[in-house]
Amino acid sequence: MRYSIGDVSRVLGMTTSALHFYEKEGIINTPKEESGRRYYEEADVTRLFSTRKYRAMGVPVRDIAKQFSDDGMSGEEVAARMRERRDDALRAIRQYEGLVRDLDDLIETIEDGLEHTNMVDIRRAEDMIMLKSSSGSRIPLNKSEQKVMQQWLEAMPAVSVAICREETMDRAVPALVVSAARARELGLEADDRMIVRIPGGMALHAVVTCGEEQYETPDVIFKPLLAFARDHRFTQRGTMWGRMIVVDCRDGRRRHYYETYMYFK
Amino acid sequence: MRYSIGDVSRVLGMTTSALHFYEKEGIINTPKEESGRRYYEEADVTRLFSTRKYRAMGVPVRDIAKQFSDDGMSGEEVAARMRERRDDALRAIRQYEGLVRDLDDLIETIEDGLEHTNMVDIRRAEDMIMLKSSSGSRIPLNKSEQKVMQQWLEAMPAVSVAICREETMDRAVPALVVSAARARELGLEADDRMIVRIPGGMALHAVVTCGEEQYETPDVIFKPLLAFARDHRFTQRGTMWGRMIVVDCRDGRRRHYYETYMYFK
DNA sequence: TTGCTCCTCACGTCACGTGAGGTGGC
DNA sequence: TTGCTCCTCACGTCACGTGAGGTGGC
Repeated sequence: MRYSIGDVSRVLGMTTSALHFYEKEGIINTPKEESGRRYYEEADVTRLFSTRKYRAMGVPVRDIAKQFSDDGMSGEEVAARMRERRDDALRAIRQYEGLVRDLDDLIETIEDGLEHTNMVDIRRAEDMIMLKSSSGSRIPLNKSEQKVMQQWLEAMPAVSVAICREETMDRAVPALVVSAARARELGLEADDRMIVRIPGGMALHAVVTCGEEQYETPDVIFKPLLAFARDHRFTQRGTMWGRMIVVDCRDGRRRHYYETYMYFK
Repeated sequence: MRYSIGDVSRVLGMTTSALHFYEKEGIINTPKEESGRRYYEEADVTRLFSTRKYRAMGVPVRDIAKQFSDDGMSGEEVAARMRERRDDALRAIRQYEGLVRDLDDLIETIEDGLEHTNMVDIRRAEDMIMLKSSSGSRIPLNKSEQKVMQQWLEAMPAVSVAICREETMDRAVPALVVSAARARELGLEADDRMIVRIPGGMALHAVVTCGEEQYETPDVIFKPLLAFARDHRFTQRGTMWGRMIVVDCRDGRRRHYYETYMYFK
């Protein structure tokens, strides 16, 4: 049996140019008729089916071509390749599972926060870890600090852009936050000078909004918590912090939403 | 604070040209100094950190630029986008989980098969479903059959390239196989004329090898089972079938490995 | 003064899909 | 004879990375 490129492409669910491409890459080598038309035989079709199988596993076309070439791979080598693909797939699953958990957390915080902006409540916070540069700026100028921060950014969205103010400091500084549990899973570490550990506990909590003024005076995000604390006689304990959860960009005015926490005595 | 492109790129873990690209795409709009050099401010850095977060969720750069533009997205819209990403991630997890199971099955079959080629044993087979074209060829010429076969091929590697010979037929024909359980999960269906259901049960089983002759005489893959059946007085029952598990392409001689099954009375 | 950083193109990647413009087969 | 299929380029996609070749700042 000889099949036209149209029939083969329809069965494979690809355009004819995909088959041209496979030919160019050496997956198949279809002799053309005098008319210039290609006809595919059983062996070609089987090869194309196998190609689809390995593509579904994520093997690059060039590797498939090599595998099927006259100096191709042994059965054992193919099995080894499959095991690698299996391990890649497992890694991808773990990656996506982390992403789903991080997104669930973020989405819940955002939806709750959009509805209850500027309302202070009291809730239990998790153990957190913050990363800040020794220079107190978003971008460290020291190369080893840059490297650590890069690793933290790779763990987004588990890691959030944050602002923190330690009890002993008179000014808030930019930072990154991540829950201590997630940091452990992700293997996030750093020098003790860059890190602030914030043990969980009961805390004043609010989602607040601010504009561009946060860059000049990052303390602005703590205003509602501080006002509430003053009115109701709460005294700050430990590090006060907030993480950016979303930015609203409608109508050209940028509203940044921060989820903020203040522990009290 | 103003940061150089080098510092920013090191913290982000990207090259400077990635930042040029983001600028071109409208993510940031960095005014250049008279010297022609870019300097990034806190707001730019925060925007770039957020960009990294949305990229980690799989949002395309162009969409991030739109989201952050002056006529950008509201907080609710961003939350809705995140929910979509979450659902995409869940779908990806299910996809990869299926792939891992299919690969585990394949790898085990291949490793066992490579070691015990041509040795007949008796084992319990699962319920299977085979798909064959009404014309008895690899590629149906009927368009609706082509569409069904395309859907099956999309389910690779759960679906395997196969050869089957029904009890009532005098010749083996090309087909595709999938376990009945997997077919249900994947939603694989077809017309009854295209499908052969093979209930599981005790069967003669062997992994056999063959070369290009399989395309002329596909029955060749059943030889070892038939010889064993004759010698030991087993009588065929139902549909005999085999699935291609791997092809060994060393030294230009192509050896196809088929796992074959024959049910008996 | 010397590296070092930065600048602007241009091209490559990966696996195809989408035309354009033309010819031959059923 | 008329569509229909097929042919061969060429270009687009997506998110950058990698030079080349040159200039200005510390």
